[in-house]
Amino acid sequence: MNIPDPVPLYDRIYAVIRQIPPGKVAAYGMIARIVGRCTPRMVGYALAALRTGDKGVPWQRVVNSQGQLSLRGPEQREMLESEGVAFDAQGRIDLARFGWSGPDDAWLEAHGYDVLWFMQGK
DNA sequence: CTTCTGACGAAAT
DNA sequence: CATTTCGCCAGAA
Repeated sequence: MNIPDPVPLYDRIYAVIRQIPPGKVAAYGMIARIVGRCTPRMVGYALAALRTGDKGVPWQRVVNSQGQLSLRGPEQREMLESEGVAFDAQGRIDLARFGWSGPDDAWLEAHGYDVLWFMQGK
């Protein structure tokens, strides 16, 4: 189970990204897993379709699975550093330290997710 | 209606 | 470590 269809996929993706707290980052694949019926690629598409500042989506907190930034690199890095996220010598983020662990139970419940289902991974 | 084109990721080779 | 393959949304032309 996950969010039912009246809500467009992109909006569901944005809703999840808005849950990432300042100072944390999440990988595309993780967003996709939380959203459900979604692939990492779709998350990239959704963000590409976004304009800076649109819908209050903190796009800078979405990085690839290796903790690296993509296209808007410099600007994104600056925004993250001002939130307290650190980069190593190779420009990567230590996901063990700054990786987001997912939305809290209250949010999942409020959006119609089965928390147990989410914890189990699928 | 069709075609094109993007902020990705995991597994196989 | 480098490449390839597939997954299959949404807006513009």
